[in-house]
Amino acid sequence: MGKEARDIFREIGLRITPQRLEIFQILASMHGHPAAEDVFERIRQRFPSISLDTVYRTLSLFESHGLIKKVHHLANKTRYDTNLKHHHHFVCVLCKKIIDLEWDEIDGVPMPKGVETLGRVVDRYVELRGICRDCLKKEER
Amino acid sequence: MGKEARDIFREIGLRITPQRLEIFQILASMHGHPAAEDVFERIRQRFPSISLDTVYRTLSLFESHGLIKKVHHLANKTRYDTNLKHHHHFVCVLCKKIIDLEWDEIDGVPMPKGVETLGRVVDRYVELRGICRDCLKKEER
DNA sequence: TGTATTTATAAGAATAATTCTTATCTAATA
DNA sequence: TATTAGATAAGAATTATTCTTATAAATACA
Repeated sequence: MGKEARDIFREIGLRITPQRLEIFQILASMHGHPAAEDVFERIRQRFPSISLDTVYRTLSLFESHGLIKKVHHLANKTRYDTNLKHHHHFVCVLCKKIIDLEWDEIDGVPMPKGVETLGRVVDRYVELRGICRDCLKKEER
Repeated sequence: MGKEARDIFREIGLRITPQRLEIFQILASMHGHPAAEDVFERIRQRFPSISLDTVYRTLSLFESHGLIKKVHHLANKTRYDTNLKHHHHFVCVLCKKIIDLEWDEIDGVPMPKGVETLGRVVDRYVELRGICRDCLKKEER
């Protein structure tokens, strides 16, 4: 376990620090899509003097090396939609532009089996993520 | 136009103020899923002394009456995922719990026609939104 | 139509999430 | 083991959002 994390870090070329090893372990043991604060609460039990900033930095580091992923994509600010009809979105991962999308075919797909054991579904939302036309143009240089 | 907003406000029982009318107009004219700050930049051209707080309050008010919708759902903090396989999510709109979901049928649906005019799609993500088992239980009272 | 009551607004303080700055410390490695 | 590049802790700074309070404006209604 500790061994495994060490090897992963070494392969990627990351320095092996006790903080990083512990955060890695915590992430592996913690199901449920934690926020930085959740990880911080857990790790300070062992490293009482660790700073929240180290947790943030480490999570960013792990993310930039593909060890974890953010659940969202969009910058952390609320965006509003004036289109009240049911619809989906194309989101540009670079400029965060959001474009409305209608997609009947996907709305027609039956619910996955067993979903009722999770809870009551109220809405289905689909996001196509990619690079928008404008950003593609900018990348051509 | 101005007439329309007035009637909508009156029906809902909202006080009619110049700030609210203007924000409503701006939202109607502004495509592209603005953030509060974007609306603020626009409205202060006409109401230079308006406060950002008024914009936030008005957007919340409109949202609570179903005149606009937030593009996201989740509280505004970053959540991390340790599951690196392609998957989707069930998200509880009350407690913000996130549950992983595999859904091959939905992954098989062909892209909507004309999507290439929007940009290059890199990923497809589906979110089922609803009320989780735990929250359903809590609501039974 | 003027006046009382209720509610909204502006201004700026407060809060929450996240990032930055800097001085100190530590892991890699020569 | 000493050097050095990079990591950490502490706390300040930033950004998005909400709260507090005194003033002002909308609505109800006399």
